[in-house]
Amino acid sequence: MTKGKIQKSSNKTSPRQGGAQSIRRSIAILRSVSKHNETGARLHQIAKAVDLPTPTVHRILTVLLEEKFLSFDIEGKTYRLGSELYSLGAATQRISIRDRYHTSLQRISGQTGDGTCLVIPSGYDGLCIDHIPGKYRIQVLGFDINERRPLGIGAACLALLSFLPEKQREDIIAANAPRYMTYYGIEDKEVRSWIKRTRKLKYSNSIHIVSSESIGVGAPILNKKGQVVAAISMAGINSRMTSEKRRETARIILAEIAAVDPPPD
Amino acid sequence: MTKGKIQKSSNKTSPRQGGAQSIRRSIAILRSVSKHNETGARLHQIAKAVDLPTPTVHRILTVLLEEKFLSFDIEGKTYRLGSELYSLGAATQRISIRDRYHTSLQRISGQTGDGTCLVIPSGYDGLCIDHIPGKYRIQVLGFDINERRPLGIGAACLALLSFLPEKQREDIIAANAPRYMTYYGIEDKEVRSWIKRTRKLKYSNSIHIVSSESIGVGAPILNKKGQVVAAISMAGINSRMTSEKRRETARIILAEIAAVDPPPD
DNA sequence: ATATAAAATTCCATATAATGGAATAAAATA
DNA sequence: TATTTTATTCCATTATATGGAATTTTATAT
Repeated sequence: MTKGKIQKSSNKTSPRQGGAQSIRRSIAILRSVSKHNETGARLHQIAKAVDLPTPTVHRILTVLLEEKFLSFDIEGKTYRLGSELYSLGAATQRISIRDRYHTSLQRISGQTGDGTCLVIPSGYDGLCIDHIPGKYRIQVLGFDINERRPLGIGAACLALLSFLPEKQREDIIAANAPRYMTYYGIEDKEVRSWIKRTRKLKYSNSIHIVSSESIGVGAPILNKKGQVVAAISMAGINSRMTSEKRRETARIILAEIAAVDPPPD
Repeated sequence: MTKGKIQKSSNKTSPRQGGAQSIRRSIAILRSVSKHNETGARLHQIAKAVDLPTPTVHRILTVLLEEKFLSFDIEGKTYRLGSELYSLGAATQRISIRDRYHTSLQRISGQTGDGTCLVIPSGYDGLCIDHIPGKYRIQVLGFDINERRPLGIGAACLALLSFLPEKQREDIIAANAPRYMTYYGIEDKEVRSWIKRTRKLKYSNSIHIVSSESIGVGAPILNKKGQVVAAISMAGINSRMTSEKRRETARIILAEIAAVDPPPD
């Protein structure tokens, strides 16, 4: 008996994946690997990060490896992002974000004298994809090409986070809260108040957050649909970055962004 | 009751996917989309290309869209590669192939006076990821950034193909044979003979293949493990490209490649 | 406008692909 | 050499992905 004629339309805990569990998992794994791409990620590490049993992760890693979405270092037994991702990444946009704004960065750097960088969202992080050093003798360094920083921290990452849709923003803040605290001693409450300010001004200020001696200014790049796809920021040492200079810098960055035909998506 | 105690260890036709069918399918779909990224690919088109039923493809596309591995143009109902692929692609190598060889390309172009390009393998194609125009008044154009060409056709794509492992090479030739014939009127036999020559010389010559007025020279870039990861080529008009000039160009390209610390993978 | 065809999307019963616990093997460490 | 940790293989079980059929939307012909 108990034939169970009534179909359980929703089962206890499974969150309804829509017939794509393994794909979602693969993507989570790729994102996890990308966070440790410099050192390379180990099976165990990845499994813990994505919260899945080791054999499952192992199987998925094997496929991604075969398809060159990952590469494997046999000595260290570590996984990194693979060449096929590079190929596909290179083919994404007819003109990539980087190409599109490279000369803008150069001009901003030329006008302000300080270092400028171009940052895109990548998971819960901002990823720096281009950087022009400033010409002053004393420079703020730190956010160089291929580096990552939690969304919300620093002028560019704050600009990115601020203009994401609210739901996504909250997800990211929740996920990053521990990092805010551990690495920067900042409560998520504070990040939310910065966001509010940033949205009002249309550009971000990052004051003594990443480093106590530097101040940054950043602005978002929106695509044709109005979604944030990147951000440009400039950072200088305190003494140079008066509030007047900050406003002026923001003006320059915003003007440069406005001058470029926005990316389609 | 015919409980079927004997397990069918191998079933009739299924080609043993190792628990990753949907992942493989997703990747095939991404590759297919990348081939039509400029115009965008439609559901039907993709389904035909990867030889799967439309609903299945539709479901996978939906996930890839949600995960930003694809973007969707609502007017044209077309799919393109998405921002997350760009992010992951940008994070692949500490220094990307493009950054690593950009100045080499500039130097080669400076020394030879002709246009140079950097090409990576992408599926059955070579994908141009960087290009420096030459300085002569008359230039060979054609292979520009983001363009694709079948592996085997043109100096760079021939260099790439020639130094792949034999099995992979044969797979690619088999897959590309129809395109060789249709678009260039070339038999796969010919391609194989070029490969032989290229492997012997350590660089490729592409004579009157892509265009009857131009000649190209290319050389492979091998990573630390000795695998081809990219190729550099230079193309000039016939009158300039004497056999002497070709040898000299090859020398320059090979020297430039040798001067750069090879990519790890 | 209206009919017709083609492509996109939703639905859902079913089978099979993906799962992950357990066992085993291989490294790392004591 | 023993012990722990991490990686890999195995395979019975079931939840997941599948794809045929139905429906809706969009394009094209009349």
